[in-house]
Amino acid sequence: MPDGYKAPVPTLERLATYLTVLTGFKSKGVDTVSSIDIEQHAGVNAAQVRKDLSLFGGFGKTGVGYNVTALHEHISKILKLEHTQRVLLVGAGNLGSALAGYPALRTENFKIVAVFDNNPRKIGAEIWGISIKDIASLVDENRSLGAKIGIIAVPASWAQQTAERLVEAGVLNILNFAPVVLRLPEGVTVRNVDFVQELAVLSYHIRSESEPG
Amino acid sequence: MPDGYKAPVPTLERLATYLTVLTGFKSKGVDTVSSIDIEQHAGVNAAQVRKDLSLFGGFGKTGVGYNVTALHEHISKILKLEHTQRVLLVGAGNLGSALAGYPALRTENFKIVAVFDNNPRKIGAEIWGISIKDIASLVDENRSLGAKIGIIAVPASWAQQTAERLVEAGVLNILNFAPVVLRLPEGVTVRNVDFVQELAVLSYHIRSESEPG
DNA sequence: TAGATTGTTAATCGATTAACAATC
DNA sequence: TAGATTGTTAATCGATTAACAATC
Repeated sequence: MPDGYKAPVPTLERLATYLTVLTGFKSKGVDTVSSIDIEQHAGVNAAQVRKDLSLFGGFGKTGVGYNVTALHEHISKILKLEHTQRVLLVGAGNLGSALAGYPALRTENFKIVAVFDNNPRKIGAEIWGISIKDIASLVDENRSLGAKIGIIAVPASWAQQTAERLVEAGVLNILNFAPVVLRLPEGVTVRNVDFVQELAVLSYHIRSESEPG
Repeated sequence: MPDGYKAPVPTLERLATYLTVLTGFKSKGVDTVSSIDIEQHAGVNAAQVRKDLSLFGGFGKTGVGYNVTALHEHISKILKLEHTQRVLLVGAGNLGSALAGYPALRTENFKIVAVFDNNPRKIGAEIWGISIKDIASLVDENRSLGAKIGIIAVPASWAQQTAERLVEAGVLNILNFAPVVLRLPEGVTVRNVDFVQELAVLSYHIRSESEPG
């Protein structure tokens, strides 16, 4: 891994999946797995698994496989998840509230450290033990919080300015739930989650009754 | 488009984005757009836009561009969204409730026609005007509803059996929010949305203070 | 007509998979 | 040792981008 090396995004997505799968193996007390075991649980071709892992170093033992605990640790480090990762959440509506209370985040070492909204009736209230703050205070608040990841769960029409404020606060990694293409400076990483898009792709695949399997 | 032709998934994902963008153009009263206009709003290379669209037919006019309304209609038809698409939602927890009330679904012609849960304290209650039904009745209920798309918003440990029940009910297109790889028969289309995975990919991209832009 | 922009072909790029020597 | 499985190279596959003739 040379200095500025960035792994392919598909590889990173799979690494995250391997991590979840390894957490499962750990809790079952399994201590060694082969790439084929991972294939079975992660739904990823065994050759692909080995290729992905070998990009970051030889974590396995020829003829034996991978040590579950060690591999879990290695991947955690690659994804910078060996320590808790602080996250800002903007938008305390239905979706934002659901995300704030999503238990899997905590399990995988993410922690939502602040929730912001611009609705005066929400500011000051609490969700899941976190008090909702005014969006206007976001930049200021993050000076002490130092979060590097932000989630946008605001209406589409507010997403762009929310993103800009996050960037201003030094949050250069953004998970965007609004169906809008954000225009942000170089060096900002954005991942979009678009429910409508997902359903649309499924809709395309609907077969009429007469179609063969 | 030959009979059993299936477009590449990346193309379908982009088509859904074009649809959203075109809805925007329509509401602004724009009536013609070029592939470069779409590039600017959808964040997709203009050549890619033309390639995607030409897979389904020549919707544009050389030297002129694409008629907004006509293109919107064409894409709607391709994605089977020209009429309302019925959707079953399983899981009436925080995430499920947020999805049930998600306004963009309605805008883009999706309608959640039933919500299921296995918690006796929830069954019979209502969310967003839809009454929550027992999961045990899913197959039976869908005989009259005839939905072809289902959303899984249950805990990971319930996801597999939920998926199997959906398939039994003839719902072969599944949007899965549980961080589990579903094992289902051939011919079932699954799309996974994994918040933790998304955040993990972002986490990888975090730069340390000293790193150059 | 001159300018603009499509649809499509060809070139490039990148990701996935298969195969196998190395080796535990 | 014999069997298993890695790490890696080479082959395949597919997706993206550039370029341009056709043409409105």
